[in-house]
Amino acid sequence: MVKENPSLHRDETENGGAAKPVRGPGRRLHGAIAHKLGMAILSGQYAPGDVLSGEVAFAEELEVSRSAYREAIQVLTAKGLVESRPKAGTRVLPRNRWNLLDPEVLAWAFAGEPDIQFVRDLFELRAIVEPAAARLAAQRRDKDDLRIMKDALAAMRRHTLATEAGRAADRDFHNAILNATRNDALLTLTASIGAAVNWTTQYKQRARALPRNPIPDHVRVYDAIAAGDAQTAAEAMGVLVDLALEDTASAMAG
Amino acid sequence: MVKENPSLHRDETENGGAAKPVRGPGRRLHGAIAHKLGMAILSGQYAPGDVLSGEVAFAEELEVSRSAYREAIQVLTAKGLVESRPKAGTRVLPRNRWNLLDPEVLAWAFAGEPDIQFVRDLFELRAIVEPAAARLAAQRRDKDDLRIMKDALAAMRRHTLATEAGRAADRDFHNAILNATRNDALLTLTASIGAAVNWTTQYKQRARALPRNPIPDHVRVYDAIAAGDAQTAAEAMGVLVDLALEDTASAMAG
DNA sequence: TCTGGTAATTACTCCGACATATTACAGGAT
DNA sequence: ATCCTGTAATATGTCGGAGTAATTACCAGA
Repeated sequence: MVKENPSLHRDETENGGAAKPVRGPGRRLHGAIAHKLGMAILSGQYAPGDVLSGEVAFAEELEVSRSAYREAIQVLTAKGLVESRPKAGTRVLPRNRWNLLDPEVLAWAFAGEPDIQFVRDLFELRAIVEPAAARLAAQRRDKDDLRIMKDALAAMRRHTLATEAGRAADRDFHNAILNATRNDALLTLTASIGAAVNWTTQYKQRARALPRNPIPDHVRVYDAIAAGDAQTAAEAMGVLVDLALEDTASAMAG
Repeated sequence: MVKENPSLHRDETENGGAAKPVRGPGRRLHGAIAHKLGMAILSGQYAPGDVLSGEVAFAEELEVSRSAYREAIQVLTAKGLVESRPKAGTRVLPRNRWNLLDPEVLAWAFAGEPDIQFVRDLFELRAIVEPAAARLAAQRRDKDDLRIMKDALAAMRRHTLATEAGRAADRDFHNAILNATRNDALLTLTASIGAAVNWTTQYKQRARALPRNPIPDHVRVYDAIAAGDAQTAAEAMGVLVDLALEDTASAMAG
């Protein structure tokens, strides 16, 4: 049987159409399938308890080999989204089994229309963790950390948050703070959430003007960390998170 | 070529030896391989940048099919531990790419001799998150939440933490608090960390006596949450985390 | 000697068929 | 009505080969 459906394959040996048939999220075939299924699950298209038809049936439906399908399922299983047992099929697990903090799961959750409640949960978590991180950073930062933060701040000023370079500088700034905490667990957590959330706001942030100039608020955080003032650093970071929340809320509402 | 080495296979059709050849962590073959490799990476046996020989060579070395090996690699890839590219082989990624908060990764990290620094990081994170969770729980709990907490508390009293039933009640208590926050992200995070950490202490906690009776401290948390006193709840929970830290520290030192 | 392009090697990627084992389900026995 | 057991369905494990992509080494030209 010769495959004619080019839906997911990358064999574009002579097609004059689009240059990149799938390629989007996962460069690999099984990655693309995992992405597709992951988004379907996160978007509620498959509810917990639902079964993803049979392995063979599904693989045929997607026009891919069972190997590719199985490897995709392994990825989803590793993230706690599904579980497959002989005879029973592959079932979507209850939501409390999902690794909601996995970067890819987060990305899938935010790919479509993200659940408002979930976004709220995420920001609540950020509001807890990031000020505490700023507090630790104020206590543990060294000269190098401060230099990196300062450079990032300067880059933010130059490019503004309307440009990609500016947003990259923003990420660098926050990352530098996280690094200064000397806590890998904290860094992993915040990096995951931050990446997903910022990516959304950036994506949805069309021509909308920012609510207010964010630079002074960032400077306040930097000054407190540089001064070693843990309490002030935490409070200033709290302001930043609130600002991001407002920003995201208005972006999602608009 | 007939496979003779029973190292990882479950074909025990007539061997009078051990009843369970691998079976330990992952019931599936690829799960067992992933567990094995995951532990090897987390324990530092493979350092970031190291390459896991070739796919075929490795699969032969483990006496498993390439499919099983590949599926195991997919799991590790999904958790950000490795990355494999054509010609280059499968390399261990730098530590900051790992999903350190993934339940399985956490389990692997704690399976061998856990890194002291990492344990410290995790407790620092707990010390940040759990009091905040208690604060939210005090504000949002309803009658059902309180009833479940009360029941768990009673069970803890009955069985004491020396028994498995008592520890299960302890987990139920903390889970009830997390549930009362109505925040899925928070719940996922704390469940992952708590499971890994508690599992270790339980495992290492041979005949050692507990430093002090933990029940009153738990009661204080419950009372504050029941009264809706957010501030007191947070402080009482802080005490609990400190207690757990001491407990773990002495267990790891001894 | 240095730079650039080209070819070959190497390893991953995907495939489909076969063998196996576990499980759900139904029908019969107690 | 409950328990047990046999059977069928289905996922898992295995295999080897064809295809593809990237790194490396080599060679030609400047």
